[in-house]
Amino acid sequence: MNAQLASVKSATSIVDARTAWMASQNIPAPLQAAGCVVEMGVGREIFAEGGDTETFYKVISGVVRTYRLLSDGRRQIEAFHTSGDVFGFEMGEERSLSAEAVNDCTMICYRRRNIECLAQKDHGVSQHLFRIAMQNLAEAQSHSLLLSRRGAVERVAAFLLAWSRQFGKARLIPLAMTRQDIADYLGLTIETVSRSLSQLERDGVIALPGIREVRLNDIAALQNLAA
Amino acid sequence: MNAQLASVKSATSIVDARTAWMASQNIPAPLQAAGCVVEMGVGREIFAEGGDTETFYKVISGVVRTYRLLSDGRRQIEAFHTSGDVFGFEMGEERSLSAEAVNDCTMICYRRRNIECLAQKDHGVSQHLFRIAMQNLAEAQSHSLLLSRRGAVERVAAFLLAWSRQFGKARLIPLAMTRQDIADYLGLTIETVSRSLSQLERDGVIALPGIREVRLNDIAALQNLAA
DNA sequence: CGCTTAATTGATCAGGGTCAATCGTGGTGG
DNA sequence: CCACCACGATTGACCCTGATCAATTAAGCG
Repeated sequence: MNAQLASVKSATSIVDARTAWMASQNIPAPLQAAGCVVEMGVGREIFAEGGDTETFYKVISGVVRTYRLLSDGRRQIEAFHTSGDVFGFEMGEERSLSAEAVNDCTMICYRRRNIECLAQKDHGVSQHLFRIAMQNLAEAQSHSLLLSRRGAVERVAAFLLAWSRQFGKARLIPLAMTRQDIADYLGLTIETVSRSLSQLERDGVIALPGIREVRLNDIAALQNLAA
Repeated sequence: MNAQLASVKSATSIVDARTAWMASQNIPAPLQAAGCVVEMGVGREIFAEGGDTETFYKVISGVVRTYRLLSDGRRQIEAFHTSGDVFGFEMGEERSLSAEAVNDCTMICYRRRNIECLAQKDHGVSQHLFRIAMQNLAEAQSHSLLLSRRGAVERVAAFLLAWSRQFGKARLIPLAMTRQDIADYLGLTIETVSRSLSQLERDGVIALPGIREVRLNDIAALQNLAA
């Protein structure tokens, strides 16, 4: 499994891009130097449940899924992380989640010790970390809310709306993940997700021009469902 | 609703108790002086969704529920907070959750501004806040996990185990909350919670000596269900 | 052009929601 | 002290949504 290693680039072009990107994200200067750029191909494992918590990551491009494997074989996807999201930061010694690249993606890998050390000296850094934690908390709570929604169609509608937010006002939304991913995120089966999407299409609320594309025709109707 | 005000005590006995309690919880000295003791009777509203985020709380005794009211009238309980838990700390200006006392409880109320100001100067305080955030995050994630469990009996079993943890090795567990609370926490109906408990009792896994008491007879079986 | 994997669709079944009746417990007042 | 009431909890009957099993279609890819 680790035979296929992630590529770690240090070419100047990449480093420049990183610095520019970081500056645009209001990242404290000390943090900008602390990380290391990593690229991962589709499906690559970034870390696994039970592993050590030495590192954590920030997504630059692409999508990452964090998940648990349950004893009955099911997979519960905790979150999809996209550009700007931080994931894999935990207090304990052991990871409670695994992480994989949903598609090709670029991340910055930080060493936890280094950052904690930085945070000791620099208030900007510790504030930044705190914001990250609170952001992840808010996300986890809204995920709980998703899972507590009764209807399958409602869950799918809520998911589509949430996912579409990162594309601003665009109506034609690319889906980075498979139906199975969506199902595992929503606590449904792949068939039910498919049926819900089909029904939304029949009702004219969305269109499915491509297998990994959704067009949001009636956002009000979606919001009404997601309520 | 606010006609029944929470009592705010400043008697020396209470203050002494507070200080002793805080010392036992490894709370940084600057934080110990910053809060104010509040007591709330059963069902009292502590804060409401949409309100301002000026304050947050730490539970000393009793149980608090944080929840959202959904558009369809349902109530989603996000968490039950018990002794030592911090709740109501949010980044945004508006609260995304409401909070109520499940039973009579005592809390410390902090002013967010004061604490953020303290955190600027004192690393211990900001570290403490960070830990709190990460702890709440872990809790929210384990709640997502609970909600993604398929069977009703499995959810109830997982809930009982999680709830029992705060009582150490004790087998006779008091339930502070009603069946409705449990149902709203697990995303089930009151009837299904009741049926699940009855079934667990029939199977000899638990006993229900009182309406608000559970005896855990076969913890291994529970763990097996919760898996 | 097959081969493989993902997605859709259909048919059937079971778990949990819903509605309704009953039970139990605790509190109040006669 | 007991009768009564109110509220929470339990139990039963029925139905509906989503899981399951199975077949078909569509989409990459060598």
